[in-house]
Amino acid sequence: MITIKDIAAEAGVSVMTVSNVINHNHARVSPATEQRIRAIMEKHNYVPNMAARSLISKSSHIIAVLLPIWHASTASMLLDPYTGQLVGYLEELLREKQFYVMICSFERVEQVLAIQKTWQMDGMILVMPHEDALTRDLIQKSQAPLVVFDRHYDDLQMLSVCLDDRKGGYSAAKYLLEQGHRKIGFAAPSIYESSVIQDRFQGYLDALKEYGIAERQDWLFDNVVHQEGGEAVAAALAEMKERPTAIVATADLLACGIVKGCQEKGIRVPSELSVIGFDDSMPARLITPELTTVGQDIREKAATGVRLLLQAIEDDSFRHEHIVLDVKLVERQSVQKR
Amino acid sequence: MITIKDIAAEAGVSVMTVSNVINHNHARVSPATEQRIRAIMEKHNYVPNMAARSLISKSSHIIAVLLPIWHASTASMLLDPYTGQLVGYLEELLREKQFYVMICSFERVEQVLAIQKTWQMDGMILVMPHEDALTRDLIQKSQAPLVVFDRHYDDLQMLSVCLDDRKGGYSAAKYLLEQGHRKIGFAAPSIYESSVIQDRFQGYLDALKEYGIAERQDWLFDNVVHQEGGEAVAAALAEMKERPTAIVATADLLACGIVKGCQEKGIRVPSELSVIGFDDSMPARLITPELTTVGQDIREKAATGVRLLLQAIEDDSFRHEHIVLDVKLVERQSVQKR
DNA sequence: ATGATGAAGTTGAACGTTAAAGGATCAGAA
DNA sequence: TTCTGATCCTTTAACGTTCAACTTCATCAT
Repeated sequence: MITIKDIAAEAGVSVMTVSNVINHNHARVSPATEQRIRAIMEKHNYVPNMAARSLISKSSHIIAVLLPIWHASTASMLLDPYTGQLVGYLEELLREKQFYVMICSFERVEQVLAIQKTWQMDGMILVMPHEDALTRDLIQKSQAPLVVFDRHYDDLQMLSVCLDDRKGGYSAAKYLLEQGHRKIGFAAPSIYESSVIQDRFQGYLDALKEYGIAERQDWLFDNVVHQEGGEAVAAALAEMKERPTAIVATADLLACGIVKGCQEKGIRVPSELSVIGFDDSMPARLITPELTTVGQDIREKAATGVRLLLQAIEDDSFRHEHIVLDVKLVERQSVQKR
Repeated sequence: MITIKDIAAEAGVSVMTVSNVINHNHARVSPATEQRIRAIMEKHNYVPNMAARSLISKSSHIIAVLLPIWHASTASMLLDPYTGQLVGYLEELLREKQFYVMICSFERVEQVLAIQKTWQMDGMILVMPHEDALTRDLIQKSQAPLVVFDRHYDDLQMLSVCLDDRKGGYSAAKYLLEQGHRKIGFAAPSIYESSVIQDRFQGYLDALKEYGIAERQDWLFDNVVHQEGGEAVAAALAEMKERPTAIVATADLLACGIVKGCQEKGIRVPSELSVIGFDDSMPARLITPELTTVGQDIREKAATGVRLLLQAIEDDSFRHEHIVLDVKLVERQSVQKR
């Protein structure tokens, strides 16, 4: 293995001078020397040893992307198209900034803290948080800067990137109302646990209220996740005496499951049931009819998260910022006028 | 920050004794001392510093998951459901074995080699390889053990986990033939570049030959990727005077694109066109009709790859193994008898 | 001539861990 | 008694890099 010492020896300078070249301390080394050293480094394909670097600098340039293990589903969250896409963008953007990305699935906060400490992580990003208690605990105990996607707690100092979920829920329901629907259901993984879902639900209620429509408990589908959850919703709908004419689902995959389940049960979409999803991720354009959905710009979301994280890494006092990104209804074919 | 020194001081032993406890050198430390030290480590939530460890041991316990950047598509390969699922499983399995997973998108081999060297990676895993030249180069130049998924070169020493692709192509076509189809097309990203696709194509040809059917060039769709590629195929089909009655696609997403495109162009699936996909990944069950596809067990694939990699890390002489996993046709609704 | 300033380097210690070899203690055999 | 071997622990040096402090030498104003 070729080290900074070898480079220094060949260039006839001290290791410190080489180190200064590596770290772009232009003030400390003359252009001529720098040229010479760079040439030698290139010749030997020299790259600095990150272990030695992080040992002394106490920072590894590693960012952990934290993937909570959802007990509802057996597979990794990376299977989820939204998550996969988000993580892909994060990696891409962080690499540009010379950071390395470690993916870490976890169940307990202590695991995360141990990994953070053992690697001296520069920062962490939490995607797809599930349990509030766990997430809050993590936010409070994390030593390194932590950016949380899709969740925010007013009473905590935290860096978060969310959507305007209330508006999202509102515009979904409002759109259906404008299309003449008056019987509108709502399907979500856990209405009363996550603030994101609560906000979307609240937005949905806002719209109903605006039209003077009362909430119908039997058209609220709680604890439904992924495609299977959607299919379960469809099965329940098929059994109902009085069905809603439209339904808002808080995730595309869930919405697709509803569409799929309905098609199997002989409920026609959109003529008998209109469906709106959330995210505008890959599945939305995959099915027929294409899914009308509350869209978000995942790349912008990733970029915003990275921006917050890098700022927090640079500036110790930057530990509190709540970014709300806009959503936009994407009209496709899963909704029909009434 | 609490270090091994602090633990040693509190326990009244030398750092080496603590190190031996950490590394389970039971022979070198008495049970009583070990107990005492463990208790102190626990109390302080001590975790060893990986930078210091890998600096001296020349191994970081990091595995790189390499994600080539496909120029055909703008987004990260993690968006692809098969890739996301595979990477999710890999992370899960490697974590169990106390390895850390770094994801690295890359365009050039040198980038990979630099990252490998700078972190002293213990091993690497290449998923979704695209260009043969690049992949071959990587295999030959990699210093650390490298496991390659879905690609194999007979003339190279390499660790690979593939499917029985020829059988896959064969069973897809054979199944269609058995259902009475005689006009069968084939769609793939690049028939003549990747060995995987070549094998699937060969299997397809084998089946045709068995039935004495000649290959029809105009029913071969090359350079079609993802959903958009499939839609392009459908568009081309719509323009044809004489259409095939069935088509084999080398990826689910591609197949779904064909189904979707056909539905838009008014070609009914499966009655006018039967479609078979590959992988049995998430999209297959998402669309209506559900996709008949050549299925693989992604979890088993991940586990096999991890097994090879760990064996290669343990045993320097283990650098050549080609595992072929079986495939199984999953009958769903996108194929109809003729 | 003197001293101040700054540019371009050097030196030595430190980061937290492990490998290799060495030392103390003691039981049991010669 | 002395030697042997085992058990348990310690010492020293190293891994590759950076930080802080120091040196050297040339320039330039006084």
